[in-house]
Amino acid sequence: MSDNFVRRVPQGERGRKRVALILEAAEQELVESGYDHMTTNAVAARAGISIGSIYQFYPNKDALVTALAEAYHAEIRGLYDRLFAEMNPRAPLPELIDHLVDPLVAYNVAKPGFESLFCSTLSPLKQMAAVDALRAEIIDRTVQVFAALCPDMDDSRRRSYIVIAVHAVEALLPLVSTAKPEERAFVLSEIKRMLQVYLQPVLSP
Amino acid sequence: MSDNFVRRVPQGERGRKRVALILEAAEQELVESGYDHMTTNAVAARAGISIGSIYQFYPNKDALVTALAEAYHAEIRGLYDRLFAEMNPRAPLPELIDHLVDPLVAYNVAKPGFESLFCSTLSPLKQMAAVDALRAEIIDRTVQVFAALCPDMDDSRRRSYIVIAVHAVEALLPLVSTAKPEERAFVLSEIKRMLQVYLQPVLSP
Amino acid sequence: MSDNFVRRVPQGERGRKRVALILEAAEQELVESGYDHMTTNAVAARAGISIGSIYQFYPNKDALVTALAEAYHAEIRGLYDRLFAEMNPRAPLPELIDHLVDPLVAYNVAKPGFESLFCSTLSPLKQMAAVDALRAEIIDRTVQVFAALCPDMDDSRRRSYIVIAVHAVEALLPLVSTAKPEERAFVLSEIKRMLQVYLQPVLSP
Amino acid sequence: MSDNFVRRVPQGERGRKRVALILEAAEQELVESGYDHMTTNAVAARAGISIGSIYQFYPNKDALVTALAEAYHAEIRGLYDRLFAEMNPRAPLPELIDHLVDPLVAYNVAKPGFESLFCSTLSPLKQMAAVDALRAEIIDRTVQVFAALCPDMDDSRRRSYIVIAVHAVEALLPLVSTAKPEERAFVLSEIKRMLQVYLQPVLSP
DNA sequence: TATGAATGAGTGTTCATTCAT
DNA sequence: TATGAATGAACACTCATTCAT
Repeated sequence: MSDNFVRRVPQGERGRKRVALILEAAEQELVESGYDHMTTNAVAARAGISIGSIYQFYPNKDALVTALAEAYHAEIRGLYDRLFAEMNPRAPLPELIDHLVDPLVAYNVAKPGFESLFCSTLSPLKQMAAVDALRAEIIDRTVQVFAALCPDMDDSRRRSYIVIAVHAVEALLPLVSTAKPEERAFVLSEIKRMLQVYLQPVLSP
Repeated sequence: MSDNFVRRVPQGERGRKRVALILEAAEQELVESGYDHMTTNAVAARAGISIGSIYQFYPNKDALVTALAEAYHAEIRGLYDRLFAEMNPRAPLPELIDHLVDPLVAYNVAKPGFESLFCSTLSPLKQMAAVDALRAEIIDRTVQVFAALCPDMDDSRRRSYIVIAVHAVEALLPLVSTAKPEERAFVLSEIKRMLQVYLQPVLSP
Repeated sequence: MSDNFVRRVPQGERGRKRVALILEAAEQELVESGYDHMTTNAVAARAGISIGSIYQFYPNKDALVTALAEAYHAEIRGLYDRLFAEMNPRAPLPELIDHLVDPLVAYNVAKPGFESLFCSTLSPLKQMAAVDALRAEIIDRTVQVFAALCPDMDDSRRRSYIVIAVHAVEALLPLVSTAKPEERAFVLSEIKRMLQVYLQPVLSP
Repeated sequence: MSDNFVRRVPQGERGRKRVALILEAAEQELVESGYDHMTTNAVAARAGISIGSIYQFYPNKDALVTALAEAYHAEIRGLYDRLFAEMNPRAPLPELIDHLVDPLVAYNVAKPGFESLFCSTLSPLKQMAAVDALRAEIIDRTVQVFAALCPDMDDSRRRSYIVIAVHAVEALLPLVSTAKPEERAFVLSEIKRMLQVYLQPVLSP
């Protein structure tokens, strides 16, 4: 994955802290300004470090945001790994959806940068491989879940349903995160219901 | 709507032509480059006019894109006006959805700038009032349709369902426009099915 | 030659003046700082214009300096054209050398930027095509002169002598321009004498 | 010579090795990139030491390159010392020139950094005292040789001839080092012939 | 003493916007 | 009114140099 996009993999405690600092600042700037309006100088200022330090770790702005995307990707992967360990693929659909959607929504609420990166079909991010990879991961994992559930279905057809479902979720995540706290549960349950009634007839036998 | 964001409402034939020329060029640039990467100079060049002329009609880049959004808004409004005239609100849900979604999808395919503007939760467009207004129009009109269908339901509850449905559609429009021609019909029918099964239980009594 | 290195060929009087202003400022900066230390901002400041204006005419620093080199090249070409019209190739060698060297030395004294660009085997200028072309022009023209003088000699051999002679002159031009006024004539005559005694035995039959 | 430009004269074996390592790396970087494009970090990397260590020995980039120039200077001095011991100043001019030029050419071919430093009238090197001193040494020594040969001549006049001759050689050294191997001998012999015919009439009685 | 992470002034360049013509 | 040359703040990025460890 990353590798040649990272200038130096920090070994020391100090370095790791710095990278975390940078990524955190980048995340906040990304949320506030978006990719194009986020400046590397602002990231540095926010992180309380010098601009040069950013370029010690990332060769350019793109690599910095890519690193952020990959960090999310890694965490999402972890999320799914845990999911797969615990989940019973023979569980009823609503339960499956709970298991798939809840962690994603929780992660999205916790990490607003994730939304800024992921929930967009537009702008330069559209061309960012790391964002595509992230979306692909989510789709692939979900496909796997449903592959266990209805093994008879045509692969590409199953994938089509999931692609549509994932895009819908992608668009609805911001609705959850921007909803007033008292409405959040309702919005979330509605998203799940939408998925459930959409997938029910085609996926279960 | 427009108001103080337009420097001068062109009265003459000539002026109206120029504005159309500018908006057309802006649309194309928006599609090719996105809001941030589209330059006002490129718009002028594409329109075959001078950069100064753009600023004769629009005080800044934002106002130019806002005007584009408002042009879409006006056309969408026309779309719905015609819809309301022809539509039978007592028709079965799938038919209603056809009537609501088909023109929107057709419009989106015909005007790629619409998608660039509308189908994005992100970046400066996020804060653009005109885009919000456009979305609000779509939501309001749809709410009206369903208000006729199930007048007993709580207003805000009905609106919640529609908001969710519209956001889902918003996210899925790009899937239609980027789909291979032979898949387009399938994607479209799936979107409609999703809406149908999502709205059926809550809207019809 | 130039063409795609020039962003816009100024048509108006005003534009031509501006380009001249820029090139003049660039020349002075080049003399004072050398290519690498000359900054485009300093050129703009010296020209009394904004940095943006430079980029209206030249797409980058390199193109600006290239334009300077090409301006010198064009003038040098003019120098040689006049030379060829007036010169008698059957004249004795010392006279030929006078005709060849005097204008070059005069030009170099008048345009210190020429020296900064031309009299260097080093640094990024080494790779600048325009400087190579300039040197090649001087060599080619000189070769032509001597081709008339001793037509029997092997072409490549004649060229070898001229290449050596031109490089020597190139190195000695700065000696002339930095010499104290009262020594200048002496240095110049010595350079010519060196050329004369070097070329005499090989070129004249 | 060195003096306040050197931060610390390394006493120990270890220190002397480090300095040699640094200078060697600096030389290679100088050849590959030129003074302006050579970075101190690249020198450190090439030397396999830390950037800090360079600044332990040299206060800045300039001092580092100056040290290199002085190293060349010292070796050139050694060259001339040996020369003087062996040379017969009453030898015929061509032989004298052989004795003077051959070692210089050999040295230049062996140490490409020498050329990068010495054979340039330009850029920051122009102002580098150490390069001037190096050139002065070569001129002084050559003057001494010819002082023995024609003791009657006016000192300053003799020096003038030598200055011109040395500058010519300076410019022609790169021609030797870049020449194709099969042409190298020819170029070298031509340089010597130029010197010979130039100096013959003025220096020998 | 050696290290190399950290610094930040300075570079080339872009582009929204202005205004003289 | 239309033009497009002119502006200059702002940006991504570099690299000589410092200094805490």
